[in-house]
Amino acid sequence: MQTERVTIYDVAREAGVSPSTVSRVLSGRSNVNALTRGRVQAVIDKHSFTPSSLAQGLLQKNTRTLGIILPGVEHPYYASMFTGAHSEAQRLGYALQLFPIRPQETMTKPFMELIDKRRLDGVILSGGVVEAILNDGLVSQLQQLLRAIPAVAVCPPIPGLNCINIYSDLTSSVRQSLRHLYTLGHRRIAFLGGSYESRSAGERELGFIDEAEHLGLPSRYRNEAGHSPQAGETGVIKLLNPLPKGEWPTALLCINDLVALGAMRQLRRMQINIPAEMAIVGCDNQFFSSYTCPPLTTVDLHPDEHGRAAIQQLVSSIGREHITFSQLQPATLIVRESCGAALGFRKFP
Amino acid sequence: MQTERVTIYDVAREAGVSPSTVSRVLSGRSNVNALTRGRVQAVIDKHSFTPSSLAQGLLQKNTRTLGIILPGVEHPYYASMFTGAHSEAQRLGYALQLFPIRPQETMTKPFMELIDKRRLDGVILSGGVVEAILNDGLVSQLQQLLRAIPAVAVCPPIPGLNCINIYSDLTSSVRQSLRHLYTLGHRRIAFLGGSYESRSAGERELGFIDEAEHLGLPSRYRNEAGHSPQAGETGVIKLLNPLPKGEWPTALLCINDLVALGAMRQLRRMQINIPAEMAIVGCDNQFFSSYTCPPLTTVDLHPDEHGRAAIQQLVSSIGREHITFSQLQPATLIVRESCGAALGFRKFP
DNA sequence: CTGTTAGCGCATTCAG
DNA sequence: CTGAATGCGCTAACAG
Repeated sequence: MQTERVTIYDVAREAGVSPSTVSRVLSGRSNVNALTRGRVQAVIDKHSFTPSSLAQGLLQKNTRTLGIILPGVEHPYYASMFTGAHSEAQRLGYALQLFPIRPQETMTKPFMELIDKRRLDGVILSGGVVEAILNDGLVSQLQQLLRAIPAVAVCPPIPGLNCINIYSDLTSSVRQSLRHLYTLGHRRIAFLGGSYESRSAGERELGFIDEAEHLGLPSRYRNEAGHSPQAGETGVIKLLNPLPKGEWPTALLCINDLVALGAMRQLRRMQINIPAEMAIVGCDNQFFSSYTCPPLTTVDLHPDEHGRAAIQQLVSSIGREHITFSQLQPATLIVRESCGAALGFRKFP
Repeated sequence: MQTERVTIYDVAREAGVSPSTVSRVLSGRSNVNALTRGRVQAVIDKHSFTPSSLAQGLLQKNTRTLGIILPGVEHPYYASMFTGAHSEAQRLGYALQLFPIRPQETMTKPFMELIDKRRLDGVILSGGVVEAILNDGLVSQLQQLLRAIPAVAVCPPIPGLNCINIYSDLTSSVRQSLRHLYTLGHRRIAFLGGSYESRSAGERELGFIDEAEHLGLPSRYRNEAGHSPQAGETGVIKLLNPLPKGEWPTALLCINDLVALGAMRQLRRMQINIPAEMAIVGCDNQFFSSYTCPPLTTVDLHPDEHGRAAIQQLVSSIGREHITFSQLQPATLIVRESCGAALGFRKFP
């Protein structure tokens, strides 16, 4: 099968010109006699001929294909980022190839080989890979890869890894959430979710501690439960159970909407009213978060913008010399009902 | 930048052999003297040399890259399908390239060009493209593409488009949901969501009507509201408002979990208790559906399996002559709390 | 077992 | 303005 492809030679012969002329017509970069061009174009159209990007790439040493290394697209956060990156890449005439990698995988090597083999023009790194680096000391290996191929990391800068970094202002995200709760009268606020291995989680938690102390609040209410709804459920239990009811936090700052979802379910089980008895704020503004009961106050990190920005930086760094800088992306607090903003300032015991 | 790539010639020279010997070592398909092999392998490892897939592809007329045309990966259903397809493709040594296309887009042509240009080895079609076909009469155009490239469509067979079809047994899905509700005593059941333009929606709706009549139930409670949570909200209003309360349906069969989510929110606003006063069943078993209040009874269509199966069929059809058949994938009802199964059979007025 | 030759499809010199 | 020649990196024939 695979019907024989029409080549530039076939077109040339049929149009009675040389292959180079056809090439010129295709690229439009050189002058061609109008009549000749018309004849050639007609043949091109007739067969709807498209030059093989393989042959082109072989010659021009590029593939017009970019890679993006992610934990996958099932998590809506990464799906958004991928979508943003993909549409921007497409707009700039590049294809985008996904390389999913699970956090526990140490398989950086095979991926690097693949990237090398497929001769990608550039790579975006985010999530799992970047987390994995710290665990496995692969920094130097990756740094080596970066010498051969332009890369943009969508994460905070990593010591020893010099590349362009684009990342959310997670500190600001936490700060905004915390202040929002503070303004509503909350003085015992807990941080729920994350894990010690996770860089991004760590940054949020640090931001939480920092800002809590800044506001004169206790920062001891914390539980690194994980990142899933289940983590939210167990986290609430672990957080509240050891405490006498009078010392319970009055608000939960969840590391993401998934954790918030689980936390809300557990609170419902425990007959604790949201937001009257417990305020909740999530993070990520996932599509379902406006449909929880009550609708969840959260923070939009704009992952699609990150993807877009990363591609832009990546593409503009192709063919140029290696540079390295950081770009901090803003986060937006989205107030809905889970914190009781409508109730205004309240005094908690 | 882009440090000069090591080529097979460089390796050959350094190892003191000919390029073809290096090639043989690389492919392992031919016998090479153990000593020579060792020497060559050492040089390969030293530079961690990987042959360019571009040059390989040019010669062998394949790219070991597959394409998948989808509405995008932000919808969890397609994210799952993509993930399943991707991991299976990877397992079989193929890369998978996503071509997102929005439903309203008539841009089949540019995509076909791209697919042609990039010389993909095969393509999977699903969602938007397939819907678009019916609207735009692009069947013949696509059919032509199929002559040049193997394809698998993840959707019910389309008249005039001969290819392998893999699709959910939506009729069975609706039937299972309906029977479940029937068994619980519901006799006035509404179908909520979908749209006239959508093939898959149509199939479900037809299945609903068919099975309702089969059970001796009225099939007139229907509202083609769309596929989003908002659609669920407005759909409920449009469905219930015109009816006197005594004639209200007692159960809502939603076209997907998103619509169910919206419907639940609207029912909550209307102070209608789920499941006591109104049962709800969704479809897709999205991750959030076990976290709604109450947890949503739904149907798992196993989109990841569809993706996997599609890739398998696609790969095994590469290089073989064009065949066309259909493969129906089973659907699984997942009973949770939104239909009141725990309440057992009840008699509704 | 190994080396030589040729060509995949194209764009880019360099001549004319 | 156009054509002929060359080579991108690799593998498959064909010799040796």
